[in-house]
Amino acid sequence: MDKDEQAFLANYNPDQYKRPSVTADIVVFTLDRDNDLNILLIKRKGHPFKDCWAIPGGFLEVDEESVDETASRELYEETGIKDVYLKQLYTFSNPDRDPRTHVVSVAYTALVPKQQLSIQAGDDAKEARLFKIQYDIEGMKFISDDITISETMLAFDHKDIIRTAIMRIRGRIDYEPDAFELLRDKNEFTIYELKRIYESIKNTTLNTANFRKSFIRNYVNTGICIDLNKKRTDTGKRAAELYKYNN
Amino acid sequence: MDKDEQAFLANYNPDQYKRPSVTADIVVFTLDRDNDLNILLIKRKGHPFKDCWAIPGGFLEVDEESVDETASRELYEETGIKDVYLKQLYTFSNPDRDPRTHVVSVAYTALVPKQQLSIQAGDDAKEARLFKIQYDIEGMKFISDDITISETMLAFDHKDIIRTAIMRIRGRIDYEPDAFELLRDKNEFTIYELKRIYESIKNTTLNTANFRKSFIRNYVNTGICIDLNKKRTDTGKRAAELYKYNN
DNA sequence: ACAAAAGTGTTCTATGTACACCCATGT
DNA sequence: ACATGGGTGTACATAGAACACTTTTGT
Repeated sequence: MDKDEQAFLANYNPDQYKRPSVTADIVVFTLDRDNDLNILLIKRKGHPFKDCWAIPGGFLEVDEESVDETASRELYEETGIKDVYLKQLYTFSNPDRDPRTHVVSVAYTALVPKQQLSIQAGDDAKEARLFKIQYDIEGMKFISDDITISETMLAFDHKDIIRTAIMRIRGRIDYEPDAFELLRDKNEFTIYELKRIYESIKNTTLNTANFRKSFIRNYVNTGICIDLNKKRTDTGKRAAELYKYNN
Repeated sequence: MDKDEQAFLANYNPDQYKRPSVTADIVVFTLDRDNDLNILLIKRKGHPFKDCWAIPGGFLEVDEESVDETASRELYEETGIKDVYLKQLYTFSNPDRDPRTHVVSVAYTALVPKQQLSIQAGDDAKEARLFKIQYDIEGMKFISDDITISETMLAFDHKDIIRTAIMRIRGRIDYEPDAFELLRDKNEFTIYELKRIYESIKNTTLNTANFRKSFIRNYVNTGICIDLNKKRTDTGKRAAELYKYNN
């Protein structure tokens, strides 16, 4: 670096231009006992959209972290979830998406097995809870035992973020190994446990024989998954062969 | 909105938290006369990385525009290119990717037919120029008539952005209609013009019979492309059937 | 006559889908 | 015995890759 550039940097005043805020917002997907696709929403403790439901997220700590790091940190702070599979989804940046100021939101998708989810409301959340996702032609609805939330009730533009996330995960499931991230245990699972995950995400039922065949072809024969030559015997049904997802 | 929230917003001070700068940076791809994949680079007029080559881009105008709009605006201001197919690529946000301050960069990919490219250096660029992309195991090189740029010579983390863009366009080409955006004229093209685009992006040669078959199946039979029942006769070779990309 | 671009046909294999059927286990 | 989850085999249509061959045009 030459002297000229050093001088420039020493004199650089970042406040000469207005700057936006930047947040990471996370769409957390999991499957419930019925193997239905669920999403994690939090009830906002503070303004704006106080008491509204929203996806977890928060502000980038400038000079300290990348937005990827913001995503894992905020997810942990707001919900107690850590060590999860986070993927950048899309960046939302309409000037009026947040009433406070111009907030650029980098959205992430997280896939978490239910067992790994010990949800607890954190700093900025009154409550964190899982909702079944119901999507009909009219729009999305988010359903838990005693609350049903329509997409228009969500804070900010979070309905757009969630819709983008659902479309993305559906589009990716057939050619990316996302499904494995939703398994109870990636290192010991049966073909039918995996099949149920595909079915929930694609919202259809799949043929067992065909699913099995393509799993063997695409994952076992390629070494991506390994046959453990062990069976799951505790299910009360016929013992099922166990496989391991190999990184 | 209730009174409480109105009061909150009236008192909201966005400067209570440090904020990052946000830029849009654009990887512009086109094909040259040899049908090789080219990228547009600009020579930076100002600090930092003065006189280094970089991809075009610039700062978000806070409260005025989305980052998508920043991308089209900056592309026009720096290179004179407008009305192009811009797709959000990925958001880069390492705190130290810019020596001035924490700059979050939302990267975009643009696919532009060469004919539509009347490149001229603009405000922040000394020069704007197309480079052939050469990628071997060692890394990428960018080659024009009298300059060869190695990836390490690029400003900021632009080599990462470009590498991500190349991987993305290659991954997408087989199942997204990106290739059409590089045609001289989407409303009048021959199968072999389209084939050449696929070949450049995938960096291989394709079989004519097979390409034709899958084009007919996937695009003509589905109505995505329409057979114009007209021929291109001015090529000096056997006249070729013309097709139109339908939306 | 030949090269180059445009277009056709045939063959083999891999993949996707449908479906019929067998095995193991708890109630 | 039978329902349920786990597992196998057969059959057909479609998609992809390989390759041989014809037609049109300018030089």
